[in-house]
Amino acid sequence: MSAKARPTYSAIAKAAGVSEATVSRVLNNDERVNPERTAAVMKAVEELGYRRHRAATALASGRTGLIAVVIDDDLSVFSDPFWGTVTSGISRVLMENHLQTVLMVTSVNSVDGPVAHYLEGREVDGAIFFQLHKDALVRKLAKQGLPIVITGSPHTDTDLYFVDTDNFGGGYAATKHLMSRGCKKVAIITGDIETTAGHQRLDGYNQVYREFGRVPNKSLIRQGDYSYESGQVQMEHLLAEHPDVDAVFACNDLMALGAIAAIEAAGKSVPDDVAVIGFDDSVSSRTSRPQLSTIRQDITALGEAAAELMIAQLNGEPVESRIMPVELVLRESA
Amino acid sequence: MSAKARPTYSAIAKAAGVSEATVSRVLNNDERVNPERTAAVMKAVEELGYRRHRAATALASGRTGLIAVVIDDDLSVFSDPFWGTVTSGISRVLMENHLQTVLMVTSVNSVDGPVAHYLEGREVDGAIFFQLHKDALVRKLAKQGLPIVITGSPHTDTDLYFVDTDNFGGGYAATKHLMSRGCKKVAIITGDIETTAGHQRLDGYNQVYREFGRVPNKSLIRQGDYSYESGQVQMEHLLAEHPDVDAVFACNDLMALGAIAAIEAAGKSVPDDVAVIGFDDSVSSRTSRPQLSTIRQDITALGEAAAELMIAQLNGEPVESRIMPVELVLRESA
DNA sequence: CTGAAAGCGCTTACAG
DNA sequence: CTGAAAGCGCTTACAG
Repeated sequence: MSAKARPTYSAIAKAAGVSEATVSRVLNNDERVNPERTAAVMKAVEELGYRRHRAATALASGRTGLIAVVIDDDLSVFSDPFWGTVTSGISRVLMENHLQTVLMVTSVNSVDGPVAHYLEGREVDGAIFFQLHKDALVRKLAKQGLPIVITGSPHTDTDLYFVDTDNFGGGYAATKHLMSRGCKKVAIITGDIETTAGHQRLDGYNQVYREFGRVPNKSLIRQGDYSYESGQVQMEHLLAEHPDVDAVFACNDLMALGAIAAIEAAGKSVPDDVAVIGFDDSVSSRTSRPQLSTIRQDITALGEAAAELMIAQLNGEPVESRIMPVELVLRESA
Repeated sequence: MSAKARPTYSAIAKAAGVSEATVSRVLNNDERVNPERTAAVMKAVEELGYRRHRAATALASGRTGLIAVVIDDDLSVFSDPFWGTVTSGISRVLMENHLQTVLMVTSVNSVDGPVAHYLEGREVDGAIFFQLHKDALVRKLAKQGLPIVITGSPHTDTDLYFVDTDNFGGGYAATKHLMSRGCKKVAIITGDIETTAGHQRLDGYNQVYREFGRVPNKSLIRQGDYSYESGQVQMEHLLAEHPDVDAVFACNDLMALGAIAAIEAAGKSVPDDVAVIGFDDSVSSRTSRPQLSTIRQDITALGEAAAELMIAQLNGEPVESRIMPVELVLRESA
């Protein structure tokens, strides 16, 4: 009940009859310490309810125990549960490894903004970035020796470590299913094909055509921007140009829902006249009518993998970028 | 280009011709320092590209510059964009005030778990909690003097500071609209009424009945659990018991969508036979057909307010809990 | 395997 | 208004 000051090494050293250096060694798992002394220290730690003072450790050792998760303002953080899910996966794994997650939601474009300063100031032991539009800052930091992991794929060929969803595989699986169920004219509504993810989903689509010995008509490939409205608009264009289009792979669920609205507005039915597949397995895909067939990714696992890559780097272990598998979820729309 | 060691007070003191104590005073905005010396220090700071070492500051001052945002695992973090949005609002305001956000996603139930230890260890300057099921831990921490803000309402009467959505006002506005448009038999599908938010929305509903000089039939009040399925099931019950029910206020959008599915499955139409209003203004509310009328809250503003309350506490300024306004958004379903 | 000692980079009474 | 000095609580060569 009494509010005594928290114990420091000094108190433990005294209680255990050893030096502070030995206390430090025990607490940092230095193997060389005599077992009996180790036991004595552990006992004192237990009895006194000792807790490490992170700032002191950080100052003396140079390690902060903090990992930054940097999220670009531009991402649709405000309506997309994706990043929250990834972040919770990251946070969980980091915590298990006694690391804390420092969240930075800002504009990451600047190589010289507050985020850059913060990260260059070594206030964290590493940084996990989310899908980037530009990677100048990341390269700069990596060059300075800051351990980095990217969630999503880097733009250019690079030796940066990353974890990403199998976007190609998702595009492939969706398109393959549509072709296999007998659709002859399969269109695609892409997302932002400037991003790696957007591009790779399109590549998967093209690959299926290739395997069927066909080449998709260019006007079957429409570019959207991941919004409901763009799905709707692009689908209207498709129906106008190709009255016989019988399937569409929309590169996210929101566009797929927009496409369905356009198809039904045109007096056609899903999936009988036009089959539709989305991407994300969002909540809406389950609540829409017809329920949406879609590509599911394990988003939590993506975050966990990102954290694992970071921890491996910190430990100097071998690190390898990872592509996380996706799964085709068939519901009513295809 | 050369990788010189980062400058410390020592270098600045030398360059500016003052003591390290003076450097510290200038950097901490101590007003007593002679203007010329202040200028000299600022110049040296600028030229040398000085950046504060947070761990050293933390060790010497006791302030870490870190604020924890603690999110209970139990919250449906994995599908609800709500908390991500709140968090980004918090993070933005904290950053502007040179504070960093430490994210902790864990089970918060235990008064003695890792989170408790971390927060008791004073590794952060304050903690912002999200809607809690139990608040024993929070009370304990507050008693120890840790600045605390709760996002959502505390369970019991208390002097804890909090920010919350006007849940009562939202329930009131939704129900009032339904009554005013002529509906005679307005039902409600509640969320978890163990939580303050769930309870307050129901209170708003009851208040409207009261103002109309009526008392709602108890069987018009059905308890859901915020899931699509529960909305569907409870609506089926309502339609069975009350074939003439002509409106329903569902306490979130997901349940509202479930209710609409049940209404249409019963061969009735929305809003002509049964009007429906949800709560959240989620993405689904715009993409559903009919589009959902709902209660919108400014979630980002909620997060910003939470951060502001925290900052006021840290600065020793007067603090007052806040209720954030909501807005009725009318679309097609009511 | 272990301890004494210096040091990490700041802050803050204290004395002037 | 300012400086010298002690101190925050750890870690880590160094010497033994």
